[in-house]
Amino acid sequence: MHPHYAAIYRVVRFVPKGRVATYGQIALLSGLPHGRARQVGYALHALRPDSKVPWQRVINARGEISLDAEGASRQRQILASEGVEFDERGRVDLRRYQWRPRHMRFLTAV
DNA sequence: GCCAGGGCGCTAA
DNA sequence: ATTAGCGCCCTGG
Repeated sequence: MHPHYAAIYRVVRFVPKGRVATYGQIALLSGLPHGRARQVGYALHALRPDSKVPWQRVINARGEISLDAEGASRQRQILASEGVEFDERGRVDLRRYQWRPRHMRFLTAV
């Protein structure tokens, strides 16, 4: 596996239930050069179905789910079951639900 | 709020 | 080997 992917997964695992993170945020926290947000999407897409990485907690910077209709409804259902609310336009209020880590524990957790 | 353009790495043609 | 889109984001208008 590409080392960047491992770094991405390590960070995503720390996003708690009931909160979300953005692709750009994960890229930044993962230490990718220049915050390559797009690569986070590829890393999550490459996850095995039985993975323990909470991929569903990563959404785009506008608070929207960035998947086709089928995948979006799956992701939304899981998030809703974790307590994340969506507005009538299908968006999450990031001011309310975005993960804001106080301590960067994932930096040492290998 | 919208749209366009640039940057980036991956993947399927 | 080349091209064309993308689970994106930033800046600028």
